[in-house]
Amino acid sequence: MTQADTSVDFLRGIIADDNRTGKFGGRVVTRFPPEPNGYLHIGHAKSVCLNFGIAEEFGGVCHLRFDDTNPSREEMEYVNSIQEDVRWLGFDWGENLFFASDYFDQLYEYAIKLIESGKAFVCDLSADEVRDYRGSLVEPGKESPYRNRSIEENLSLFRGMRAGDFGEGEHTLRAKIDMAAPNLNLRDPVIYRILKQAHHRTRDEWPIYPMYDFAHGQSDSIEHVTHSVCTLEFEDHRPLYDWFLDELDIYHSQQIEFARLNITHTVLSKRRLIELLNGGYVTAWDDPRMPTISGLRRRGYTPEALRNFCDRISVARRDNTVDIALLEHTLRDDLNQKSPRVMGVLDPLKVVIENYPEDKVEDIISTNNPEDPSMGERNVSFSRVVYIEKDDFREIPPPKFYRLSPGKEVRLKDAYYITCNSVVKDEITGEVVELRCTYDPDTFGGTSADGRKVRGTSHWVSEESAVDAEVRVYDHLFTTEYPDDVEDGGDWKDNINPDSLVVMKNAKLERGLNHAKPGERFQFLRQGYFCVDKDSTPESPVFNRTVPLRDTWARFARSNT
RNA sequence: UGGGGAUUAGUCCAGUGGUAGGACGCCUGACUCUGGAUCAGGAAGCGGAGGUUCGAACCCUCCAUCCCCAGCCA
Repeated sequence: MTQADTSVDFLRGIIADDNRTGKFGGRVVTRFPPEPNGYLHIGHAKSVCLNFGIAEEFGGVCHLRFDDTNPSREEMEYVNSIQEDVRWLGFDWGENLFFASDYFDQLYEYAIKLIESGKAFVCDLSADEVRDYRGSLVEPGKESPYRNRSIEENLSLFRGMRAGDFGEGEHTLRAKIDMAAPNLNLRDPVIYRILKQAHHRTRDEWPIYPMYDFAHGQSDSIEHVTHSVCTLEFEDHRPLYDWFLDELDIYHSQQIEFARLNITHTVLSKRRLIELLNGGYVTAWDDPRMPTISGLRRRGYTPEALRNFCDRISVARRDNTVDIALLEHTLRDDLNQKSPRVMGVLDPLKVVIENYPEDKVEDIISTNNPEDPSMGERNVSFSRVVYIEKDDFREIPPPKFYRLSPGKEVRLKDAYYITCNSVVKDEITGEVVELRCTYDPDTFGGTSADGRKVRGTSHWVSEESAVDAEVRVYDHLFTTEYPDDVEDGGDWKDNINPDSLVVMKNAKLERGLNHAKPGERFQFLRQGYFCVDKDSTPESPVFNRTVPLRDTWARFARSNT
């Protein structure tokens, strides 16, 4: 047993302790509380896996609750996509689908209660004035001149706000705490604001909306959430979270913070993802280069790979940036087990096998997955003209190059050995456009009776059976590990990888692949894992490269140039 | 300069008084009809200084560095 099997993260440690001490009577209720104002990304996946995972492990439940307290930026499109993504990741909230907006009436009552106990007041200060009165990091704030209104006046004003008697910005409801508190969140925070905007669920029923701080903890409380897990930046809000629950004297959930996920070569803030979208750097929320769940799904990621990744990175309280190589490792690890192997030539080079009969077509038997014999075998066609990868031929081979070059012999995977006799070049550019080769008929199946060593094995597709396809080769969205590493005056977008998408329009795939359905995944032998894009049709198939195979030759070649 | 957090290999995470461990990445080698996978081996770390102790990554003190907070966003 390894250490990883026995050690638990700090969160599970806390919960185990709570169960031991009976803090919550052994109950474990968590929640995943997205704001429906954007698509979920892999950072959210960490939270989803954490909350649902913990509930599962401790025999509890995890709620899905939309934190929809700001109608000006939330939409149904997002609540739908979020549910789809959580479900796709493999989690089930059962009956426990909630919305903070379900609690608007209750929240309003809580506010009245706070006013009645003299702990909240209606303030007439403008937004600018509130900011001035708040003070600064090093100076205490000043009390609002409206802070000492009578309970009756506060009540009547707040009811007026609720009735829609005032315009946006005319009043706010504020908690009465301490304008000198070193924690800025405690300097009489606004808890209700006037927003005359239709809400995606309550429509125009409410002209006022609670702020996050006045909605989140209370929603947890209403749902009897035991462990309210959130990211580190809410740490400063915990005293407020606790204050409301204490003042209101209602069920007290426990907020616990963890460090959000960062990954090299990408960005994970909603703001930046939207900027990528609006700037046309990507085409959609589900662009396969986006770190969104929908983007990763379209790219060909599996839910299992994502969940394994979340397990592997664990969770702690220190800022972290996980190497994207770990994500890709968990992906390959999963895909290696379940992807059928096929042959596809991305950048074709024509090969004419001069001693192979003109109209002969042979069936070649190929194994679907050496990792899993139960996946069986298939036939591919072989004939006189085949395509191999341009990369698999060099007129002047560098050291350690096992592939094809003039006079050299290589194996065409599962088929025959071929030897290159001559090359045909474009008269103008000098580019090699065709290889003239001969094959050894005694090497059918890819082995020779004399047992001679052939180091190189190429994948290939016969011209007669080839399926023409478009292959979209994706790479990291940013060239640098940390997109924020820029020259003075530079911008994170300066690091966007101009080659994050390279479209191969003339790919040749083995027969049958035009009938693969969107979402189907394959390993293109020697190249990587690919999946059928949603743009694909049998007439014009489109594949996405999910992730390349590890390529020690490429690494060697790179370090020797 | 206020408050709240954090600091263990390149990266992520364990270790909470008794020889510092795992994973990814990196480097070697073996094997191989995928330069894939697999297998074997290796390099690489407790931010610093004091103190307590037989013994400190862990306890105490001081220092340094990094992150978060001044939305009527979440």
